[in-house]
Amino acid sequence: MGDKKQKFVQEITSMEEDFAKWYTDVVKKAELTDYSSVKGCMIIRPYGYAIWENIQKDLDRRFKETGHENVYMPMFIPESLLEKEKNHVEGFAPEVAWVTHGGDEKLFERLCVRPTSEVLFCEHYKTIIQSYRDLPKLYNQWCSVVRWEKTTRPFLRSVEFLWQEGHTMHETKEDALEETKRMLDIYADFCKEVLAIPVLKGEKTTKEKFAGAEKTYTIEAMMHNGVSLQSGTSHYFGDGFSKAFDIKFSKKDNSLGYPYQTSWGISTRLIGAIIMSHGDDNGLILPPMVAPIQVGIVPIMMKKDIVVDACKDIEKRISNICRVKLDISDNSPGWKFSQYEMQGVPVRLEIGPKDLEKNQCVLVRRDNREKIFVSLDDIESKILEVLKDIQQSLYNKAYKNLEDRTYTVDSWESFSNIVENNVGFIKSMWCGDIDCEDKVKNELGLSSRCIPFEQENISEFCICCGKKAECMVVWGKSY
RNA sequence: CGGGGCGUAGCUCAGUUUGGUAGAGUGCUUGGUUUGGGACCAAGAUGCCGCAGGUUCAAGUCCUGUCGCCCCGACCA
Repeated sequence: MGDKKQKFVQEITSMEEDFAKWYTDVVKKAELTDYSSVKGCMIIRPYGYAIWENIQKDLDRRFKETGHENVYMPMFIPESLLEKEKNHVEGFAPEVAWVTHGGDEKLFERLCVRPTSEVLFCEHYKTIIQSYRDLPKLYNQWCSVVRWEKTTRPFLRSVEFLWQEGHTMHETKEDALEETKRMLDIYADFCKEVLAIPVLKGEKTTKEKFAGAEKTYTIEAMMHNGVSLQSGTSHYFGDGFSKAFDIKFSKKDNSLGYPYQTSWGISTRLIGAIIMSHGDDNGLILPPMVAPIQVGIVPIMMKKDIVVDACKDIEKRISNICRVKLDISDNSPGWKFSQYEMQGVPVRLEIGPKDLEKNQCVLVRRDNREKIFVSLDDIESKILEVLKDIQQSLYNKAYKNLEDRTYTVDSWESFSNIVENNVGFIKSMWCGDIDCEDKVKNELGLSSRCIPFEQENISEFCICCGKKAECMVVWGKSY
């Protein structure tokens, strides 16, 4: 290579130039998804699905550790059932898909493809909850749901998407509220520990809350470009659905009561969050905890048996401690470097004849491209150490981005100045009035992300109308 | 659902202004040489020019419609 310039991955639009294009380029080049013949529906390819499986595995464990059981509900909801709770149906009706025919026959009642399953769970809970002894009911299901979105993007918004929805019923309001927060905490911990994504926890405003819910709690993550992404929600329903569905149970004192309900969910959107939190201009960067391949081994001079044998030996040794892939395909080493880089494989091992002479290999980190020589004797411990370090530094970097892009404003003027030049989380005081929320949306193009649990007293007055403030709210540009 | 852009080989695209035999790069197949940042040589295969109408002797190219994708808004996990 006479060229001094190293040729890294090409064909990915730089983030700086066009973040949206960068995102779709990465999704495509990393082989996470493909488009299908159905508008707005994506094919999740093996590498993308493997990330989802890792997310599922870890979260499912956390759900089970907190007493939840998995179930499966039908994917169809009769129209009459969907209509039982007024606010709920109003929220979802515009974006549901309808089944009108079975074979050639027109259905007596049309069925909607579930956009979410509250009503299905309620219908079932009505038959299985009679006594306080039947509570709590802590159910979860992994499934896909359909929402007829007008514009779609892989992982961030598709017509059909994979998710998990927890639906629980409790004896008291306090129990249900506790559950709602418990699950939000589980989501936040999961994002931090596994996805290396820091999140802001808070409550949605009335305008932004889930259709039919009394309270919606949310975790908001910040993407590399400062845009915020609602990454998980946990809803408290009170007894609204219970009453609408006439779910009653006998209390200890023999009086009748309505159980209190929650639901909570995360989706494949989290994969979008990973991409936009950690990725760079060379593609995906995966936190080791969710990476389908944690270590990729690239042999140099594959014709030499000694190299391939040594690689196989190392693959076998480290397969006990990490997810490893030895690539003995015909592609050139440079090609493999680029490929693994685009796909965000956290650690790459290069092993060639020169290394073997010295009983070493080259270990390359994806996150900072640092190359280190590692003795083959220490390979296991070094890999574990580096994987752990990458996980931590990705979190640190994302946390720094969140901090750097968080602003505090105490006047409309400073608010619009910040918005003009920056994208991020903007904290301000707010009176709680939806008119002010609308004004921020219309004039500055920002929506309220949440009312953070951790409140600060920036000033006494609403940023918008100047009346007495009720709380601190965080504004942002959303995906 | 509004505004803008784009549909031609697996992929990225030229060709459309001015209608006249379907192109390039890359990838793919075979053989050989290679291998420490997307290697090289040689020989191959690959197209209902998104789809449907229309104009014309003749349409990738002109006209009408339609579907899809991308971007920006409005709406949502």
